[in-house]
Amino acid sequence: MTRPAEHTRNLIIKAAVSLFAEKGFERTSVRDIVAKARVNQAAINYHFKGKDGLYSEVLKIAFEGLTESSEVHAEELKSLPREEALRRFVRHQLRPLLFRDETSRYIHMFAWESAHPSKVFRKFVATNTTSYLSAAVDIVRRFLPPGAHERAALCAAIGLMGQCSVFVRNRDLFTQDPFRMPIDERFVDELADLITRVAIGGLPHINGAGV
Amino acid sequence: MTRPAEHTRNLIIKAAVSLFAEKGFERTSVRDIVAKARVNQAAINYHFKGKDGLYSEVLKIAFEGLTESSEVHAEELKSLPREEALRRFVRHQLRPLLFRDETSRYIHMFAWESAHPSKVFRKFVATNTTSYLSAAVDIVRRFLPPGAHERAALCAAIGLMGQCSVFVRNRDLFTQDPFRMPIDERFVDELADLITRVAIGGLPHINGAGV
DNA sequence: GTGCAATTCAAACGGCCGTTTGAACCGGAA
DNA sequence: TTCCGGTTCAAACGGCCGTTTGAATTGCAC
Repeated sequence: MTRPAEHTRNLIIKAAVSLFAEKGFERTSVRDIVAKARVNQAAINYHFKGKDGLYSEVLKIAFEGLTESSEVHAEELKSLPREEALRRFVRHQLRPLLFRDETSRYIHMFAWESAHPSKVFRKFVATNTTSYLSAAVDIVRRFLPPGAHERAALCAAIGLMGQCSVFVRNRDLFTQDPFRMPIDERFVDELADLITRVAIGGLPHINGAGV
Repeated sequence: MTRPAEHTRNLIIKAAVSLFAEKGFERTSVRDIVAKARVNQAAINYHFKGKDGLYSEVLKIAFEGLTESSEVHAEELKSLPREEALRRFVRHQLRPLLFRDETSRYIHMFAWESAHPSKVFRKFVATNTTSYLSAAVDIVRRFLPPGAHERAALCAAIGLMGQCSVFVRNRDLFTQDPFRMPIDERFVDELADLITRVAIGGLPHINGAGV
């Protein structure tokens, strides 16, 4: 693979990450992507074997980018007090509310997937043994009573992620009329505090017998 | 408006509710609807002035059907102990996991909207002063400390709805391979119990100063 | 410079989408 | 029976979608 080819690949991936994060996979067209990347229409099929192939590649990059992120590195979180670990994790999930950097885009993409997983994403999680939910499950479990079922930890983790992603996905909606939330740094801090406090106060009371 | 015309209208609405609940608004085509309703392609535009008009009508029906529902009538919930009211509300939001009746379809439709609100829905909530979140806010507020900000109640309610809707939307996904949750009556009872316990234990610890 | 493979490009393809068209059909009033 | 507004119908429209095509261009080995 020569240099100019990689250049085009990178242009496409960069534009795709931006658009997939902003609108989700289904609502992003290949024409949107090639226009933003300033490349030819056929380039996506040539380099990635189609829109699905591109998204698969982007998901891989996003997953690696997030798991290798220093901010919520799994090992680092384990060494922290569980309350602090949870707070950092929630704050990290809410990051796209404030910043538009690459990490935020990756999180935003997964927030779309948590709303309605695409076929490509489902195949992706089926392939990768390490679920993108693992970090949430690990943190949640530290708050559950000893006898809690593994499935209870999974459900609680899904609920925790769901609470964060609904704000990330609908950010613009919540700034508008019926809600009028001023989404600035102070607000996000307090929102993260709210979600964290509910989890800290509530998770220990889960009845571990079933679920 | 004559009889046969109303007959066609009702066929369309019934089919539309079923499909909008199953797949959401965007992923449901007018060809899907007219095929299920066994009416002509142009009938939707004739009777409802287009797909958006039909959805607007369906949203109105769903909203009225839910607010008038005896199971979570706002007044009834207020007369119950707050823990019992919350448990019933959560159980109600999870109803589509078990039953495929009309009420479940309405809830499922709003679960799709909570993932990514359509233009029609945003106009709908802007018009109706009584938000579909009101019930959740009312219940959540009973658990918050006295000084809690109104916006904190709204955020907590959004989080509560988000936890329920993520399971409703992705029901089929969670039954499959990486998760393998057996979604039967017992599971839903325990899931509702989990969500309820977390809320009961956590909501009182929200810091009301901000958010 | 020549040859060849990799890459880019404009154009078109087939398919699904929501909507429109204009004729056909229907039932009840005149 | 004639007429006419309300309703149904098959067909087509224009638009966006992901993908394919085949020729033109590029960059490197020889």
